[in-house]
Amino acid sequence: MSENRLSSSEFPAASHQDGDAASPRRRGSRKSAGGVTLRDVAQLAGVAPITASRALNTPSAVSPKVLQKVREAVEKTGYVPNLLAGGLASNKSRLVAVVVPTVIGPVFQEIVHTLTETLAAAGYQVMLGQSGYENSREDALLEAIIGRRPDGVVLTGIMRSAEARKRLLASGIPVVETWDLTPTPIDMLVGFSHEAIGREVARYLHQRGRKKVAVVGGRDERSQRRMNAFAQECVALGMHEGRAPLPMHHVTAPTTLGQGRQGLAELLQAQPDLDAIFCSSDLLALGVMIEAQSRGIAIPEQLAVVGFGDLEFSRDLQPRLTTVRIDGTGIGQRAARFIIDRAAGIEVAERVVDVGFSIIARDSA
Amino acid sequence: MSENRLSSSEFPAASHQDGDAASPRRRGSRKSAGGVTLRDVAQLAGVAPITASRALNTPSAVSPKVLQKVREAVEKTGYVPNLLAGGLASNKSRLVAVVVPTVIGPVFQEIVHTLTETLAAAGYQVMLGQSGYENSREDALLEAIIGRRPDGVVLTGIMRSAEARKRLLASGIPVVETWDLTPTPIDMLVGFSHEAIGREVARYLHQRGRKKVAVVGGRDERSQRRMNAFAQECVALGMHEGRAPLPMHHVTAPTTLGQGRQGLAELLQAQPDLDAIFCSSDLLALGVMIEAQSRGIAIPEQLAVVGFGDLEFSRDLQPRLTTVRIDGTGIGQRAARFIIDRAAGIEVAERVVDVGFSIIARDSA
DNA sequence: GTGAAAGCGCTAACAG
DNA sequence: CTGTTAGCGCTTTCAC
Repeated sequence: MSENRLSSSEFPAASHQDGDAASPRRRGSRKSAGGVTLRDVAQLAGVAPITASRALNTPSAVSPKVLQKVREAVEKTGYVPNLLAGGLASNKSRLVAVVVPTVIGPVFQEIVHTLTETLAAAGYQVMLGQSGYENSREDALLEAIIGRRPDGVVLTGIMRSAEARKRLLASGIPVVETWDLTPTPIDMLVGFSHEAIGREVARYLHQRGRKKVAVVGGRDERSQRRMNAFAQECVALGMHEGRAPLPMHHVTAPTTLGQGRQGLAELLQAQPDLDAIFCSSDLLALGVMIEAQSRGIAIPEQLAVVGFGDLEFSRDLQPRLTTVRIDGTGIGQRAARFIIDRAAGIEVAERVVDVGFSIIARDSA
Repeated sequence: MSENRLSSSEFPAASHQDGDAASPRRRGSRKSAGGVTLRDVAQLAGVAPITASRALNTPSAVSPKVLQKVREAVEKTGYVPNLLAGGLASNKSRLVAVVVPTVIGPVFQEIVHTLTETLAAAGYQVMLGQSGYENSREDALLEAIIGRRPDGVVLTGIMRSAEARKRLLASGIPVVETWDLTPTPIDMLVGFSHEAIGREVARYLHQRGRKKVAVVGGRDERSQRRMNAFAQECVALGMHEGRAPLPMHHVTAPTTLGQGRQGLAELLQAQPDLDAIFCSSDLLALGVMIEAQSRGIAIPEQLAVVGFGDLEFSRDLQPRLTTVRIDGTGIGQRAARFIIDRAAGIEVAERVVDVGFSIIARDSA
């Protein structure tokens, strides 16, 4: 059994003179990477490594004199702490894994951006992972994440497999799920109800007297849930005969403007007298608007259009797009706070937060 | 929190009994993080830790029998290697830092996406950093990056300060700069010439008989360089009298559709007879198109519009947008390859690659 | 093919 | 406030 303890005779006591023992290389052992280490800084400052460490991490715990000497040594040597080593020793990696289906497309940008910024300000780095819209790569991704021992994981609209969820939970890493209100959160949750959105949009259109509604939506699960709730509520409100299903055009995520154009074209073919369309993204909505325009269909007079996401451009379209706004920044900030607090040992009271949504009523509906 | 560490008594020593010396905890020293370690796996498999390590990292270097036993032990314990520890010992972090001005906005999505995917496939994780469009936060970001000892850094359109560049170079980390062809690359470079784009677009419009051109562009440096080269070439081609400066509307990055609308409005006020506009992003171009439309200006008949970026939606606009295409995927792949090769000890022959660009001629110009 | 020893660079724990 | 000691969990080196 390897007892890899170092006999003290190999370590000349650091306090008294040690002649050429200052050389960090003993015997013919290991090649050092060549960088400046804390040891070098400490030596230059004339203190023990741990003191130099304290000067850098808890300046208030050392004397001003030592603090200054260490800082000078850092300056002189260009020392940059090795966070890998620090993380290993302290069991805090200061790394947070952020997983999104994809960074392509505008949907998750706001969350990724906010997390990166907020966490960076608190001394954390973001490790980005893309899960894709299929579940196949989740396992490999999870392994890569857990292997880094992050101080937290933020999951956005993903991690379906029960196996993966169990593993994450077992790892003991704080997990924040976002972008949905799942019934059985792994750990913490910041999201909103896709069903509520579908219902609310149906009521919105109903109030405005629309009678012939249809949907263009992504095939991903969350989009489906919005769409189905929307359809159900439409039936409940008498906007649609329960017999035939509500006209729906399904597209593959991530959604595109082109899909929106095509969607309207196909829906119109089946049902030329549509007077309202709910799209599962603003990009789809823009496509619908452009297609309508090129066919001489007036928006909102003849056709009402509602999007989802409230992208930056939506307010500047002609007509301005009515859409559903999700506060991605707010979600990102709360998720970051959850993890930061947890790392600081603060137990969060509210582990599930519904950030809600709002329908931004503009001109298109 | 479940302390799911397996005490050695739960793992019968497979080789020979070694009393309580097998206990990894000596004295009242350090608390272990609670995870399964390689040591646990090795013990369960009845081999030395180093052998278990080899079974996982270089399976071909151990006997099939050992390989199987180790794999079973991994399975049974749910062991996930601690990459922090591995990185510290091997001096390879398998981490690549990717720095972009911001992930908000469509410009850098393709690069971030491709890098994340390509590097993940090769066993690397992406650490995301946002530098903003000002240079102020570069230092802190750099410190955070170098501290992780990444195996590579990909810089996209940033790192202006000479100080920061020097520090990166001194750190010895392979660096790939992208999105530009700087005269003095830090290390490796995959980019294109913003000046060449400006000139080429000017010629394109000249060939199509445009005479009164203007520009809507971001204030960031790269955009400026495109715009200035464009203006210069316009003068050279006689499209603009050298006396007055070319009409330019400057906007703050990241660019938006709204800025495009406003840009056209203001340019038109000063120069009502414009017949062509070069925008520094497709989003700006879309704004220009929408504004033109709402004013009854026909595109391309009365006004030609050229964008930059060839966003996914541009081909589906009405009229379809003529724009400049940059192969973000190609850039990402090359950048990833540079770093992977370098980590493998392969010296790359071509350290500077010009990926060029192409003008996608569609209907708007 | 396998293993013992010796750290990678840092911090927690416990003294003084 | 400062230092000593003992590792964090892994891999490199060198020996068998």
